[in-house]
Amino acid sequence: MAKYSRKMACTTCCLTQSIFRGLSPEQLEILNENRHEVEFNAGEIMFKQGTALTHIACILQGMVKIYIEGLNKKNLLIKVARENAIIGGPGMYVDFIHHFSVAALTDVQTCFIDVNSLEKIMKMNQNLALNILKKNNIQGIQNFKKFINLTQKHMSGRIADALLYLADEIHNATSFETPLSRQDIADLTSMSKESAIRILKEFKDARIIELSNNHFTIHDREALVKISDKG
Amino acid sequence: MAKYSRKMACTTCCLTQSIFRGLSPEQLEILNENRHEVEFNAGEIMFKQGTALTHIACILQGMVKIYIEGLNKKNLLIKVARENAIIGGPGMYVDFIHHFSVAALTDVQTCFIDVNSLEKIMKMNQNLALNILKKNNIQGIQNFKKFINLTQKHMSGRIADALLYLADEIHNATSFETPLSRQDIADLTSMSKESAIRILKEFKDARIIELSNNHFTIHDREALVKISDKG
DNA sequence: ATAAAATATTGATATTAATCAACATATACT
DNA sequence: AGTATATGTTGATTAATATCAATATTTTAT
Repeated sequence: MAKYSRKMACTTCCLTQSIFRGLSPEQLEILNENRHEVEFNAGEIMFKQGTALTHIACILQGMVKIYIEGLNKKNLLIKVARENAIIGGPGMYVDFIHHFSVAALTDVQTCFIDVNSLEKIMKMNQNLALNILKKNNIQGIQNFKKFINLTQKHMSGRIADALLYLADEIHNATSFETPLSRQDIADLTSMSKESAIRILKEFKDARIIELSNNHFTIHDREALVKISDKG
Repeated sequence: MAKYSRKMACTTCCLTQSIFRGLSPEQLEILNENRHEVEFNAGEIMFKQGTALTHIACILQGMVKIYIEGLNKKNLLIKVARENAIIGGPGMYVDFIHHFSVAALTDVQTCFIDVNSLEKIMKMNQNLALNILKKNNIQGIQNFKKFINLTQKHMSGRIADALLYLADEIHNATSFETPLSRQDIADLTSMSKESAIRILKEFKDARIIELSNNHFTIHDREALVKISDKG
């Protein structure tokens, strides 16, 4: 955990384009008065599964991983999030418990908004509820895709999916440095670390990707798409 | 598909206790004017994945299965729903496409409500949006549980989960007749039909359950819970 | 009631992926 | 810089599960 600061105002924050679009200046001011910025160091836990969901977090800078702590200390990495992501979770309006953990992959700057204020604004402006509904549904669709990926594809298909996910949705580049460890990649694809490493090596040997340590370069995108599709 | 009828009114429908609680009589009347009842025969498809999401469906009578059509004709059964369930889906407010298919397991009576009317009422009464938000989040929590069940448990743990799910959440009885085929049970647990049958037989041989055709009786609930927990 | 079709069951075999163990490389700590 | 610790890599082995093939049972249609 770390220092408290107030560097910006909601009115000038680009997240205003996100679920907070459509809020009036007054509503944004309420938001502004009920938020606080927090910095986390790489590796620190932001939200711990099982604890009370009292705040949602906006990522202002840096990358985090969102993961379910499953059985026998095994994690399932649900997604990676970075700047402009807003992290709530399905505990909202249900039991107000975090149903996943969130950990900083890099140093991150965040903005915490308490759920009571959020609820207050939600009651003032129905756009907020609808925007959150939409955001949740987008996540729901992605979860369906993940269900199929994880339960119906073999390891190479799952690794191909993970590489395309990182390239297309996280880094927007075919060449990138990932803060994910090999274990994280294994947790993202629901396989053992050793198996993940082996598949990555296969892809490397087949010249589909290049990798040294944590730097990945996708050489043959089509091959990955094909491997992903065939399962 | 089947006949059109109007048997009841929203004001007297027990679903008014569900996401529609808190609606005014006027709002219920709008709902009532924009709904129609439809009967489906066992086996018929109510919603087909990929088609336009124009209506949500309420189940008035009977049982349905909700499943994702995945790769190579393999389905993943997400849940079973029966009386008083309301089926929307994550396409709502996103792309207005069905992201799963829904098929009748028995003859079913349903009530279809078009999404425009739903949206109209949502804008009149924020309770509706919040109720839907909550319902979606409950489903989200269940999906997280399913992720862990399907990706981190062995076959016997998954079958134990399925049996407990059917007994506790669908039939509310330790002895029940299921309309699910063996293939459906396999789709629910993400394994081959043959494997599902084998595990069921193991449970039967161990006197944990009794089964003849589609009639299941759970004899040793504790054993199932233990098998489910250990993964 | 009987034939045909669909669904269920069982055993043998092949495939996939996890685990275990050894070792290598990188990172953090005085 | 040098040791300790964590992370990554590789190969051998074991365990889990799918597939294939044969047969049985149930359901549906005539």
